[in-house]
Amino acid sequence: MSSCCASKPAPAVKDLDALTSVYAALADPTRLRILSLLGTEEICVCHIHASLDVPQPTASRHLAYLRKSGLVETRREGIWMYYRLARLQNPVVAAIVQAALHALTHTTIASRDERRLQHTLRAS
Amino acid sequence: MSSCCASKPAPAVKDLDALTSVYAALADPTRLRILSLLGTEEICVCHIHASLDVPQPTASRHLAYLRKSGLVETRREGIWMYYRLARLQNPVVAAIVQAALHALTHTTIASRDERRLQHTLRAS
DNA sequence: CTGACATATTCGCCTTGGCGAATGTATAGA
DNA sequence: TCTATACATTCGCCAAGGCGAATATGTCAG
Repeated sequence: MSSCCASKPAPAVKDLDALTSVYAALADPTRLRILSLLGTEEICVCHIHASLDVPQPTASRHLAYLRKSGLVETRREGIWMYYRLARLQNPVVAAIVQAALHALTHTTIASRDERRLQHTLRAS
Repeated sequence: MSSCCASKPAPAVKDLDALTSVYAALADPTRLRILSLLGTEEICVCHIHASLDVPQPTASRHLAYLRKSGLVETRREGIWMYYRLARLQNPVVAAIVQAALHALTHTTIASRDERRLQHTLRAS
């Protein structure tokens, strides 16, 4: 894996609870699909809920959860709210998210979502 | 990360739900601590609940959860039930667990658990 | 200000799963 | 068989969190 232990002081996850919350955030299929989409690029809510084919409030709720858990960040642009993966300061947590994104590339649902997203983007 | 995509046919996680259950299994502090202990070696229940300082039924319940989720396997030896990390056939899931184990080495609680385990093992 | 569109939040309802306490089961030794 | 030890399960209680439906907020254009 990554060689983050060589000379750095202590990337330390302060708390076990910090780790636990990350995994709780990843323990939902809708959130995993969202993260998979965001792995590629910044996206606004409407494209997310269209690509996943879930109701808008559902997408919004899960995005809020991911935001509170620190895994995504937002940027407002007029009417639209853009979500992107957070740049994680902690390399240990970053590795966990990377492993998740990698795993998601092996699922058929995530591929389908990505295809629908590209279709939507081209149509706009 | 690992180069599992080069020439292999399709390590594919059949379902998004399979991934989700793995993360659900990891989304509990007690289970993370158990996995961390098991990362080193096969251990029996009594040593686990002693090292973690949790009630025996609690350890047993979480071990059952981990077992149902496929992350650990067991071996009976007389009175004792030994738990160990499962040898995961799916490299993608294995990478997820590896990332978790790596993250756990950066927590103070896991270190303390490991120290208590070694102390217990020496005392026997 | 009003309407239209994008996003967020709230409200019941329901399921999962955590915990402590008690109890059940299995194995081995006397 | 009786007992001790190791482990597993059940029960009642409670909090987190998922969902759909409805509603609120925010932003802009006219």
